[in-house]
Amino acid sequence: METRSLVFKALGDATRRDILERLQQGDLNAGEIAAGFPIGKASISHHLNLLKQAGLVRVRRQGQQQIYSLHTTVFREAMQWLMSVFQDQNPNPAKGRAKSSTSGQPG
Amino acid sequence: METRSLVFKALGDATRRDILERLQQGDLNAGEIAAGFPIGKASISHHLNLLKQAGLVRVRRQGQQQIYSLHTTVFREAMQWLMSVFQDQNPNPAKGRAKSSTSGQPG
DNA sequence: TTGATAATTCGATAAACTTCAAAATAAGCT
DNA sequence: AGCTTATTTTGAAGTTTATCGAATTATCAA
Repeated sequence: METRSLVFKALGDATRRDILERLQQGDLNAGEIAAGFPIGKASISHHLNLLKQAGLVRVRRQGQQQIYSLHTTVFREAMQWLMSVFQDQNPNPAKGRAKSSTSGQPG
Repeated sequence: METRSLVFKALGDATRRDILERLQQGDLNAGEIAAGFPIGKASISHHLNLLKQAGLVRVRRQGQQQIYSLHTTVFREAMQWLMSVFQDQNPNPAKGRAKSSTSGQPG
């Protein structure tokens, strides 16, 4: 699947977002991450794999442990897409008009 | 489900992202949206419903037509969460360090 | 009311997702 | 080699998702 779908899908799960938030505080190994959740290690490993596939985290081995850290490249790409789609959109637009309005803002 | 999960899940599908991109060009009714995709109207209606539930689009009726437009409120919220998680993350970090270092940044 | 058009909802199906327990892999220790 | 710890992979169950065609709802025009 395309990276962009993988990224947003990964972000669509509360457990995975929690994992990212914890990694924001500092790198953690798989066991430390799993310890913070009520679900099993196997499930966490699965979530970590999805985050990795999406490019949102990186892993490096340190002895017996896999150390996870945030990675920002695809995140930036996703942000840019969001900006491009929602740019120039007025959060409180005039109602009752359809199609593109030719009248601009009062200036 | 929480809004944030709904938003990212909604964005995790390529068809729905395409719909948002088209709406960026200007408001469209359901038929116009469906006409641009190889899948059926029922499926598009389903996708539009998810986008609506997520708060990414709004609908208004105009005669027999339902007119969809982008809505930015939850989008901004999602952006802020992304920023908060990925802030201060170096896209090209030093390697080989684990755990949270007790030594802070110089300053 | 009847007929036409626009869009959604319903019922079904196949694929994908989340989770678990158990088995397998990897690294370190003796 | 054997034993322990850390993590992933596998196989299965239950849930959610994407899609379709058919039926339904809503609006407009006579």
